[in-house]
Amino acid sequence: MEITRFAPSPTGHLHIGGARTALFSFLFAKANQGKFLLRFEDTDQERSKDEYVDSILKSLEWMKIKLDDDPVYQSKNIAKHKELAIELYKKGLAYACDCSEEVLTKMREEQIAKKQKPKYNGLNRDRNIEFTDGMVLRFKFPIAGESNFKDLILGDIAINNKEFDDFIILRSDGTPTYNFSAAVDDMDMNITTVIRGDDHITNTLKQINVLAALNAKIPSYAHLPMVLAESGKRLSKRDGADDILDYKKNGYLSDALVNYLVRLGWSYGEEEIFSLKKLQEIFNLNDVNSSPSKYSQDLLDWYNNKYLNFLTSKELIAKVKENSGVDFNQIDNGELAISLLAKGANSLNQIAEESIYFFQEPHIKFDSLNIDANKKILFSEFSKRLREIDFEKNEIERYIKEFLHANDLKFPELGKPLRIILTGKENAPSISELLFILGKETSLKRIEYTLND
RNA sequence: GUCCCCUUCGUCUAGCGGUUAGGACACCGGGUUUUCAUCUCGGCAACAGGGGUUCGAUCCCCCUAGGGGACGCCA
Repeated sequence: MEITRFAPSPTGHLHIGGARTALFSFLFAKANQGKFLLRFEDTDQERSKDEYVDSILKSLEWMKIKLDDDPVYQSKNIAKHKELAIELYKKGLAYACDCSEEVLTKMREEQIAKKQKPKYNGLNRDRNIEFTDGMVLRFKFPIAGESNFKDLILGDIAINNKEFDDFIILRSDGTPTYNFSAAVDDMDMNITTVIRGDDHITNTLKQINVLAALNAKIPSYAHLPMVLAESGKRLSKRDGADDILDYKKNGYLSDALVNYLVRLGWSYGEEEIFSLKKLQEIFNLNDVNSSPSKYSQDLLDWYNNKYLNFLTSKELIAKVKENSGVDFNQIDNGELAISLLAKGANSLNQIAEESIYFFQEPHIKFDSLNIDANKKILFSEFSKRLREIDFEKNEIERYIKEFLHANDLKFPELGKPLRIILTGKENAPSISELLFILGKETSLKRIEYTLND
């Protein structure tokens, strides 16, 4: 059975890149009837925060990415990892090193000055120093040959072993380092396929060697090309690396975000719309593109608009209320009103913002309309007879046409100012729809307010 | 600097040796809506460059260029 995992370090919120990694990992597991697990790599005591653990958990939950088991907290395995590191040392697969930070820094500076790749030079590799507290343990990385693996997305990847150094697996404070812990935990969790960003490629080669030293089964690996910011640069706080929960707050639908995210790198013929359910059936790593992609706000907005309009009016009302507190149930014809606004909206918030005139009197003064004062008579004539008609959509429309004709008016002459009177805006649904939704009483009240000004 | 990955319209992508190089977003026009949006019809727009291999290269190989990434007692 396939077992995948998402292994974020809780040193920040979940952002677009991480969310996509989690999604692909989840979908791959589900499409193979496997399990999806979560592991918090929280061994950096300084930077790991409970608050981020919470927000990552909430983000995944919002995206409907379900875990098949409780999350694993790597910090709880520290003692075990240390034990294993020492075991490697006892077997001669790791060695003790007492190089001070100064020595290391100097070594690195000299290498950089000589335009070489900075790495530990193996000074203590064969000295058989006895390991005591305060020393680090380094992994004896194979010197000859190359390390390689077959990436599920990128294909064969091989790097000459001389590119690597004997990296530290146990710090001088006795805690294990990332490349050791991650490998051990993947082994312990029986991970079959590791799916992560391609910035981990060199880590993968390191971890494969650790796993080999541990006599463990090597999982399959799939490295996802990065998601770049719209600028083409790395995703940063400034562009794109927002907290996923901000998308929720800003009125995005998780289904839309998921659909957008999955299309960042993955495709399925010429289809663009996928439900999470469908994705769990058809997702395949073979269909993942090997080149990096850029975040596009436009595309995300397009998806959100689509998904907004997949919802029924009742669902929309509930979502808008939950999101911004605006309750379309409080107005007459709320369902009609919200479905009209949703057509052009990119987010729940936009619907709420756009809707104020359904909830508040716009209080438009006649002078602000910038039209001839003698038009007042026309508008009062219009409202006088509006009072008498049957307030039903076809009837309203019929009446407007008739009125225009009788007064030899073009629509904009009436429509433009009227729309402002009714909504305070130049752009809004059609006049007849507005009148209908607002109802006779409110419509007349607004017109009269302006005329009596 | 060394090593690794990547390169099809502006963007997301299809393509898997022979295609008028397809779709979507964005953009630009027409129609509908006598507003905006929606809807609808149409348009613009790409194989980074150079060498091979081949009867034939977007597709396979090499080089160059460009972009991204990795080189911590962070993860």
